[in-house]
Amino acid sequence: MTDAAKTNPDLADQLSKTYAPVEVEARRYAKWVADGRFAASDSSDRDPYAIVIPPPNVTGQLHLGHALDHTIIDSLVRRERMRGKEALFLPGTDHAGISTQNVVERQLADKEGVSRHDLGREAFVDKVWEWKDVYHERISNQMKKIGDGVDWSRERFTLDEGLSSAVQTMFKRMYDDGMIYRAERIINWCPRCMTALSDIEVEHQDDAGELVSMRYGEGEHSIVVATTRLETMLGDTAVAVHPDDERYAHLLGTTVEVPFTGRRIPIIADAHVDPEFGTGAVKVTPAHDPNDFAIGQRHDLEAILIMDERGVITAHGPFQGLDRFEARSAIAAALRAGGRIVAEKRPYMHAVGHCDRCDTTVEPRLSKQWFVKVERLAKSAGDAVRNGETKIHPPEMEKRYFSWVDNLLDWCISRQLWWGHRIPIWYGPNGEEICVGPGESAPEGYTQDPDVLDTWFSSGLWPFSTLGWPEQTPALEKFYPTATLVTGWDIIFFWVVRMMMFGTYAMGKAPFKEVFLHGLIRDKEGKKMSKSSGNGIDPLEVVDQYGADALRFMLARDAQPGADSTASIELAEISRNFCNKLWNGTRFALMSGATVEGELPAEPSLIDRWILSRLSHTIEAVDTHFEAYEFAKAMDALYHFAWDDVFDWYLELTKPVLAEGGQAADDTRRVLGHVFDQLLRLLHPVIPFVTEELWLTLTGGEERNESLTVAVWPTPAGADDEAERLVDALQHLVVEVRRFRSDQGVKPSQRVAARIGGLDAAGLADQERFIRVLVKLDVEAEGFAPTAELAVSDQVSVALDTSGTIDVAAERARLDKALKAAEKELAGTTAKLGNEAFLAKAPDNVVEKIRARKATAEADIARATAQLERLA
RNA sequence: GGGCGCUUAGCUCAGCGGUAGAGCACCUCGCUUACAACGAGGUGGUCACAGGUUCGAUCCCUGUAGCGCCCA
Repeated sequence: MTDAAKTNPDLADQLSKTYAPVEVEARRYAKWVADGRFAASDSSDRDPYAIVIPPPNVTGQLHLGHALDHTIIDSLVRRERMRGKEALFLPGTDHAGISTQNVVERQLADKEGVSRHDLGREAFVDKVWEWKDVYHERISNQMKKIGDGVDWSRERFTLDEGLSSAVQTMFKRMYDDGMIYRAERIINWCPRCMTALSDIEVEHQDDAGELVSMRYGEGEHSIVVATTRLETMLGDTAVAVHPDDERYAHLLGTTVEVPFTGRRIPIIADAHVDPEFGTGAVKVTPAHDPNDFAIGQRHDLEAILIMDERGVITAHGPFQGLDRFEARSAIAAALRAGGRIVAEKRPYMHAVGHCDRCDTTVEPRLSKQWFVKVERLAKSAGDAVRNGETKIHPPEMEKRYFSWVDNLLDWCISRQLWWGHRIPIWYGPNGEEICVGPGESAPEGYTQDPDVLDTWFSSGLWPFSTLGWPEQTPALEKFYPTATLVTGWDIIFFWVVRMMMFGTYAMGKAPFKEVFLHGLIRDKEGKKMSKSSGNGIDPLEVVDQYGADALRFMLARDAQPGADSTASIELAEISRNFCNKLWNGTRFALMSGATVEGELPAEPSLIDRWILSRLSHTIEAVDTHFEAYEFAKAMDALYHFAWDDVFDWYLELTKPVLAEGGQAADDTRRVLGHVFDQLLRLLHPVIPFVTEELWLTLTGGEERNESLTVAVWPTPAGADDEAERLVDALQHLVVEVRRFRSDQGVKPSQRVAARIGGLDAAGLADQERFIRVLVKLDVEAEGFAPTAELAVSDQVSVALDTSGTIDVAAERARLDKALKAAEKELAGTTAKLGNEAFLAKAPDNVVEKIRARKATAEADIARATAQLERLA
């Protein structure tokens, strides 16, 4: 067989000159799904490895944060699949009660001019389901485009039949356990969404409000209170002071009149009042403030609701019918006119709660709602982490987790919405209340509670409801608890804590062995990316422009545990370039006849030994970093191995071997094939498309219906220190000569005659021809007249005939610089070694290192000095 | 107000007791049939500031300043 026949031009011809992701990705993804590559089995004897998707909002679109999350999950799962696990990436979406209802209401108003009340509950919910189908398809397509290797046959939705049954089962179980109760409390109310919110759905922002001090009572019988919500005075039922506050002792037990209402309210003593804050007296509005409510409870005060669900004043009097903010100014004006305003501070910066979903200012409001008693649940959720059942990465995030679980208040779970899991409580005609489980029905004449449950109630069940709970399914048996939960740290309290609470409660086991919290994606100004601030990069645009692999590589390369990442479109371009480089490197290997057939050579050449050693190190690094969720480091190791070691050096070094042919060339072709085979495997979890395409071409696996998705993950074969040391020396030599050429202005293409001395001593005698190829040095011929001599190392020097004068100034400048650096190094090391304390206290290996550095510096100085003298 | 984190090359970030690193950007040269989405070479940093610990501090400790985030 001739060498020409061994090359593989046919295979290489299959590959275009640059990588074109669009066509490849669509084709590959469809085939993976058709071949069932992502389908996990409940019954295999492989060890399970499952990750459930953090369910995106079904009406939402994937943003970069999702793309990061999915890239990480998908990489983890794909790698474990290659490592022989029964790997499952379980997909699905949640119904996102408030935002979905909002979105559809808006659509209905815009397109059909109707409100949900016009339609009625049932018809409206039907409409939402229609919209849900449309949105659902959009988000599924997005996931396919970014390459999520999910088991589509297991896809779930929080409102599907099974999950709804799980929700109902859970509710009933907790209700029967006395862990769900109904009570009248101050809750966060959104007057726009017209529903209760839980504490965590409220975002506190510093707003420029006003702090108004007003006087209740007259003369000696007056007391001044300050408030930022003046309108709530209409519902005041007391003024409270600290019991030890002598300033007000004489007023205790007396009453003052609330203007506009004619109501007289008592001045009371309560130890929770801070005498240092403001005047030390506070107005008490039990129906509109959580602290005031607590005071009200202690003193048996009346709680008067002064506004309706829309935030419109209902209290009788001049302000009835005004919006709460209009009422605020109107009341201020009226009080001012009445001489009751003592001080006004405006603007007054203070934290104001806003609705997470619509940004409306939240109104604390007394309301009858359903609550989950969290004390016991939170304790077991915390304990699961404390006792190591679940490990949080990075560990610094534990603090944040504990600060949440250890300080949780009871969770308001009822929402005044139509879209969601309806609360399975039915009320009888005589005030009876029963909780109905799945398959049960309420007695005749009972009516169901109109409210629905917080979406997080259903997503809290996600890790087990998606696997079939409450049925004891084989899937649940096989995959619960799941391996890892991957999500952004900003969602730790919303979701992670909830799943931990429900998992420990319902299953007796925490839902995941590990939790990996990745950072958020920020823009160049460090702001969190969001649609509202318009700074978002659409991941799908990145896919269209650069390919899904580029998107994924960009995100993984920036994913440093504990740190947020900064995204910009340039990073996508860099990643695209890497994919293209990989494409062309593999193409070249194929053209060179790289093969995966047969055994690796028993006695590989030095450069083959070197690249195999580098490969082994790389596999170790990738494994280590993957296990620690250090994606940025894993990608860095692969990037540099691929680009520096393989493409820049190894491929160049193989060229002369391959050109010479013979057994050496055959051996190198085999090693070349092996290196690319392994490199593509290592890269596959993060950049699945381009690697699959290249690998199937390289191995010819397409005909055998093989796939990288199920190829075996590489294992390190061991390092070869001698080969690494020798190739290091070779590289040093090459770089020195290149630098000399560059400094001397020798054109890259120009060949130069040279004599290389001392290669024997350096152990590089066999490598001379490679060196000459890499730096375009011809062997010396007749009339060889060296014009410069380069002392590359202690052993090796290169005499070059630049056929003419050399640029003495340039060379001297270079040598001066080298000399200066070496002298500085010598001074530093000499000083250290002259320091008794250093010699006495520093560890031996450090002292040795400094001695070696000093010796090197001395040798460098000697060489540079000698060369400078020669130039003179 | 309480807590957490950050401050390293123009930019984005690694490193975290013993020679300051990467990618991008920048400068010079080069389209040498794998790749110009590329190759070769190069410039660039009192590691925020001030103290302390140590033989030695970008790294550990304390404080200051600036920035970010979470909670109230």
